[in-house]
Amino acid sequence: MAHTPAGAKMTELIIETFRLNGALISAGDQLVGDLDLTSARWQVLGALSERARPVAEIARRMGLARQSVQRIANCLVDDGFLETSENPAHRRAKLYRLTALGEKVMAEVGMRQADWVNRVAENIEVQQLETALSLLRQLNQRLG
Amino acid sequence: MAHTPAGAKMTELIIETFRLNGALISAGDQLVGDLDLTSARWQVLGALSERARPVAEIARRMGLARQSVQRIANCLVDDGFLETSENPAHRRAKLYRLTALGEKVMAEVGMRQADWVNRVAENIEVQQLETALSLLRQLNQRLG
DNA sequence: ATCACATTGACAGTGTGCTGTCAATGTGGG
DNA sequence: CCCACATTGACAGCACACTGTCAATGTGAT
Repeated sequence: MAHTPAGAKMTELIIETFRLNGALISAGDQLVGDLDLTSARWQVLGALSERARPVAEIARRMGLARQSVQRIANCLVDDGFLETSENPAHRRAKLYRLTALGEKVMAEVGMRQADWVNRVAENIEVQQLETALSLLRQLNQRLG
Repeated sequence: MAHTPAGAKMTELIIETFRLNGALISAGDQLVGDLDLTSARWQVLGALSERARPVAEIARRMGLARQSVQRIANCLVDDGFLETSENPAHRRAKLYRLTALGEKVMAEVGMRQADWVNRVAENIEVQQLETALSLLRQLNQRLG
């Protein structure tokens, strides 16, 4: 059993994805470290920037396990970035939303992220980004 | 400060990369779980399939911290997949190589991986894979 | 209305990554 | 030759993902 041409390229792509994931998490940690955030905390806050949601919904949205998000969310409440409110649709599944501090920090983070990502994307063809994005989405569907 | 067109697409690509990384690790774990392996252990064994190397070299190759690989390698020795030999170039930096069991398991894993990845890559244009691969490599360089 | 089932939060435990520190071991400049 | 520096393995501790279990809480079918 050997690789097809597409299988061989796909294998290279997978290895490069592992590397990129590590590099991105590392970059994110550096970008927000001084705000008492990490890549993981930032992602949870980001999922709540539009509106309040229960933890399980965030987890589904991010493709993570419910309990992984739960622990981070509890931590973010302790640290004053999030607060909970009653969920009319489910007494146990409290809604999490940004506090004033959370809003303030996310505004700052948003500016830093835009600044950073614009620099990273500089001189890269939008067409090439779209091709790659479309492929990654297709792979996620195929593996999901 | 807002996103440039490329910056916006790049942000989407980053989120999709996080998802894909999770899905790939999960798929890898399922592929080799019954062999007492995980994605991480498999990757370390894979780095030793050509020839014996010291732990620190594997870490650099994989873009991971030295100590992360060290712990896994120690575990793989305990489990009989790896063995160490003296390194003529450095007394402390022992060389790690596959045992007979390690070779046997990696042969099986190689067949499973080829089978799996060929199926995943089926009906995907090699050209599209190459575009994405080239972009991911460029990003890794830019972030490294 | 009731009862089986799904969902949720809390808790406990594991695997994989990181960091920092220490002692032992190369390496190279003086 | 010797000493400063880099590299390495062991150890300890932390962050983030996973899983499984339990009790509490919706949901839907009968």
